[in-house]
Amino acid sequence: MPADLKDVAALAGVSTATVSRVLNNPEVVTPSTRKKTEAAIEKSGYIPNINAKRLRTQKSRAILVVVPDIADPFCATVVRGVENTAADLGYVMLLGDTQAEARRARIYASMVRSAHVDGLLYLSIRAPYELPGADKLTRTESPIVNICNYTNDHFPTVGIDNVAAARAAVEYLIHLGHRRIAAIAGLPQHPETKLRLTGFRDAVAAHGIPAANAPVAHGDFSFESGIVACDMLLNSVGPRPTAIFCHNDRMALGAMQSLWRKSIQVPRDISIVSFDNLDSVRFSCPPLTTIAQPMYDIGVCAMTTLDHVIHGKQLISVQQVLPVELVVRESTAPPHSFG
Amino acid sequence: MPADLKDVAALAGVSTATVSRVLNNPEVVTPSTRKKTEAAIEKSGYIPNINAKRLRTQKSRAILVVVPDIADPFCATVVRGVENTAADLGYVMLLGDTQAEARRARIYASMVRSAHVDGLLYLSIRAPYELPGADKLTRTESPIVNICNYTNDHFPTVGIDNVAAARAAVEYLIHLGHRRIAAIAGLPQHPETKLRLTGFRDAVAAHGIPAANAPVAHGDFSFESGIVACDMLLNSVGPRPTAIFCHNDRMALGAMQSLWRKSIQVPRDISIVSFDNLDSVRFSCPPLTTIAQPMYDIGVCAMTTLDHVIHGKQLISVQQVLPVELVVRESTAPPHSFG
DNA sequence: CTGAAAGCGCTTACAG
DNA sequence: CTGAAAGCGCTTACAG
Repeated sequence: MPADLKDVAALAGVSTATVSRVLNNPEVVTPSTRKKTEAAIEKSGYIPNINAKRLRTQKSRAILVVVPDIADPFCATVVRGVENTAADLGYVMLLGDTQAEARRARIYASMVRSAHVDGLLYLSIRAPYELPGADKLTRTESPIVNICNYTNDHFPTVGIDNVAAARAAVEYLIHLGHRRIAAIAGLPQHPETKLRLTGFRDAVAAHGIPAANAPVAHGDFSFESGIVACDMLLNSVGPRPTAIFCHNDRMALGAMQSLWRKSIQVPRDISIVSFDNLDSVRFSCPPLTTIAQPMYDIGVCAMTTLDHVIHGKQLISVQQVLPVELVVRESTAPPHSFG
Repeated sequence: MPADLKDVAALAGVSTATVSRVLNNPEVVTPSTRKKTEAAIEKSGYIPNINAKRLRTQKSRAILVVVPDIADPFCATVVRGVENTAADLGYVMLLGDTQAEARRARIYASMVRSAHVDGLLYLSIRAPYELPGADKLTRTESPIVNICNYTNDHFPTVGIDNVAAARAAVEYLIHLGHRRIAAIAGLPQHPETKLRLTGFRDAVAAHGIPAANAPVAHGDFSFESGIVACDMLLNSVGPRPTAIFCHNDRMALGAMQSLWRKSIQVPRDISIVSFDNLDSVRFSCPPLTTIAQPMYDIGVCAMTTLDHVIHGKQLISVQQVLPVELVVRESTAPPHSFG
């Protein structure tokens, strides 16, 4: 049976109120009282009962982060940023993995209303775009921060500028000399797909490349779908593209494997530029050129924002846009006929 | 202000005790009372205050999993298994990422003693091998389950048989005809390294391969160290090995990139067999042959075991060994001179 | 089957 | 600066 406040108080010869003050507001108690109380705390091996504390203060000092799949490296890195920041801010982090099931997401959403957690971070990437039950949560009552997908203005969001990022990736290809650039896009209905496709088309149009020379194949963000989409692009009529812009790294890796099986060399025959900059992308042969999303920073920023919301601070902006970076590695080169 | 038990009781015209029973033990209350109480619960939008409940019952229904790095795919997949199982068993999962810092691990370890959580899962892979402060925790008092590293018999462990797994990987190479087999091992002091090296040497010795034909280079489990170790092996005197056994996938990927830069073909010139079966290993060119660790199942099993421990059930065995599988892909073939 | 009451372990006005 | 006391919102013997 661990010692409680009363035990410590008895041991120190003070009241429980004093012990509590020594623990939480040491500056208000006389040094001498403080000293003997601290000794008693130490001696008894006292550990506060967190549940009593929370019940009393009505604060949980816990936050919940809901992700579609913790085994996804993107999610995992964001979560790492959240966790590290949460720990620094004195929060404990609960993790809810929905496996993209709305039922599960709903369960987690309800936790924010049961004094279970002080706030919620919702990572909607490649998953249901809206937090189920969000309609029951009001922005002022429920501290919630959205990660990645800006869906409405109920809650603050932290993410990137997908249009500009995609445009930058494609413009890099164009500056290299490519004039036949295909895209392997994500699921058509997905917000990120639409945005990245807009950036792709903007860049292509701005440089006078006809739409016929900028074909698009859709995948579902998976490795396998990258293989299929790449094959499709290769088999279509007309001249082969000299470069492919992929909406995420997994599909890019799929495309590269497809090319490798056909002995089409990257970047000599086809250049590839991708999106995300997962850790594993340095490991491919050749290493991938890709748009680096600041995954860790997104987690940090989301947690910091949530802390602000929890404390009722005024937010400077509801949408926070973090910078991306084009990381040039070895999957891109000028087109062969030019090289 | 959300409704509390008292509000519901007033609304239903019953006592708070009855509302509590309807919530937790519906079968003990008369159907008619139950019905009107349920209506009141529904109408008021009542949500139980979890902290009060926990304080009262002295149970948190929460478990904590401590990992060295959530962004590591191995960790992330184990955590996914834990999370899914925890949710099914009615637990909420807290996640502690120690970033391999003992200080942080200590903080998390203390949580198990503060009624914060009902139990703790400690994943020690590639990190400090002992839970700091474990000496203060007794097996009977603190529900703790160790994942992967069997370090002592204070706490139950779930993991794999590293010796047998390594032996199987190397024997596969031998059966393919290889007689010069190198190893890229992990950090020398690491328990897993020692075990996998034992398996390697067992297999090699059992088939009469002289130690000189089975050189070992150590890395630190990272991609970069795999490159370095591979270069070292390639530069040593004597005939080049025809196959390499890597202690984990990341180092194998590093070795493969090193080979690719030198235009040494896998598996034609050198076969590679690895360990872990991370998701990304299907994406390499060629896809890697590797020992598949049941990462997800390890998480499931650990959580199930922890639940047993929490409920004071007798464990059948303190060490649970889960089966591994050799997944043959395209990085292995008979040695060239034989093929 | 149901209710009145105690109590889980804290924190924090309120007095002094 | 310190203590006595109330109360956070539940659950659960104990009576009836």
